[in-house]
Amino acid sequence: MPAAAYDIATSRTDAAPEFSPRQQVVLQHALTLLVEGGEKALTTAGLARTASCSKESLYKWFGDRDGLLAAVVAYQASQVQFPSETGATADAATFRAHVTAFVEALLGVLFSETSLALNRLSIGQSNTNSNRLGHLLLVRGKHMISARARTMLESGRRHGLLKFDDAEDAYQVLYGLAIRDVHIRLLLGENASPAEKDLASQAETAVDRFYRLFGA
Amino acid sequence: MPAAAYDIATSRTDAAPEFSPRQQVVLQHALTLLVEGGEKALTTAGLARTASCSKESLYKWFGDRDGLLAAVVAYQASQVQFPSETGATADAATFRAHVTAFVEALLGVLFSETSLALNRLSIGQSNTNSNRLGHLLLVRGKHMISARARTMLESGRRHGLLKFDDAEDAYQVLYGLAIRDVHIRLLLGENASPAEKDLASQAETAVDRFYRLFGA
DNA sequence: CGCTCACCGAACCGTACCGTACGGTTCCGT
DNA sequence: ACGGAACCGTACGGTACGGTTCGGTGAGCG
Repeated sequence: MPAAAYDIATSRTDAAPEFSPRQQVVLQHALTLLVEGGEKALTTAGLARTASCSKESLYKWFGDRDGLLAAVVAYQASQVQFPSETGATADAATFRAHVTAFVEALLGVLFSETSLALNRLSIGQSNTNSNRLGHLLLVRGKHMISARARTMLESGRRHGLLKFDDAEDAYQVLYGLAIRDVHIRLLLGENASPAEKDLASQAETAVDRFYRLFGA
Repeated sequence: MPAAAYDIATSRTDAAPEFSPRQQVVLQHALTLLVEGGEKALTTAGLARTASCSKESLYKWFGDRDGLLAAVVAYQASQVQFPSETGATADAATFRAHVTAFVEALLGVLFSETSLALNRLSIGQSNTNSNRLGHLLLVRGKHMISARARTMLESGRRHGLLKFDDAEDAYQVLYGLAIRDVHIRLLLGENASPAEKDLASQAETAVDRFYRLFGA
């Protein structure tokens, strides 16, 4: 019973390194396998072969296969970074531009192949083993983004640029206007249309509609 | 090479029976297993035991395991029915009520455990075997609903109740306003909040916002 | 030099499950 | 009553994969 198994309970979201460089290389290989062929393609033997490491090391580092999957999710979540929002509420125009940039970044993340692969993985396992992966993805991914967005929107409200009662509700509307059903369609394997690949204009129109609903 | 394997290419969407009563019972059992324990819980031996049939019959009817999964998706898709829309544009109020009812029905379907289980199944398999299930779910499920919604919205536009350029675009906004990120969160295993379970009021506010964007 | 430690590569085991085969049974048409 | 078709229950082969164990190797260090 190795103690190195990746555990949600003892992992802090602000832990910086969390994985050694060697382990990060292996996790990157795992991510590549996952993006290419889905969960079935990520076998311990296959990963050991691809990453030129031994299965023994995999089990030493991650405990078991579930620990490996959780580590992949945590690793990728730690890689995602959103632009800073310093001085974003200088005036109405820059704030709106900042909101648009946030939405575009959100679209870029959610529609990326790596994010889609990890979402597929977590969803596929969401009703098997007490739902570790889905929970991990939500806590380390969606909830972080949601919190970030709420503070941004509330900042806009404080400066009299937006008007709403519940920041969470407003964020969800912004999310819905931007994502629509594209996310689920991509998850199901459909290819994005050319218009849907133009993230900038997609974000633009979403923010435009958002302001028509929540603009002050 | 049995000829009874379920095949997408030869299946028509308007085929009424498509499965014998006995097969439908078996498929219902398969659906129950899927809802309870995910894809892992749906084994041929387990289904044969649960449904009191022989594995030989399963393979005779559905060809192989993939054919069985495809049949489950097709079966459930055929079960979903939306309310009729006869005389829905009599006046502004009834049309709006009809749109609200449509949204509520949409929420009811998408948030049901069976729909979630099938979406999880299709998504989990979306990058393995040429993506049969995801494609099937999209064609038999989402695209049908989308077409239905578009005709409804265009009917409203013809009667001067709505204003938009692209019906597909308008429908996607309506979808986004209603679903937001609840669907993906449920797929990931999070439980719906009490407010999110109140489908009627959720539909109400979504339609309200939709009218503020596209109302004539 | 010799010790330790981390690691690699490979062989191995147990298990789970798909797909098939076969004997026995029920049901239906003639 | 009879024959065949459909079906049930079960047992079995083949395979893929998770997890374990073991011998070998090279780097760092006293």
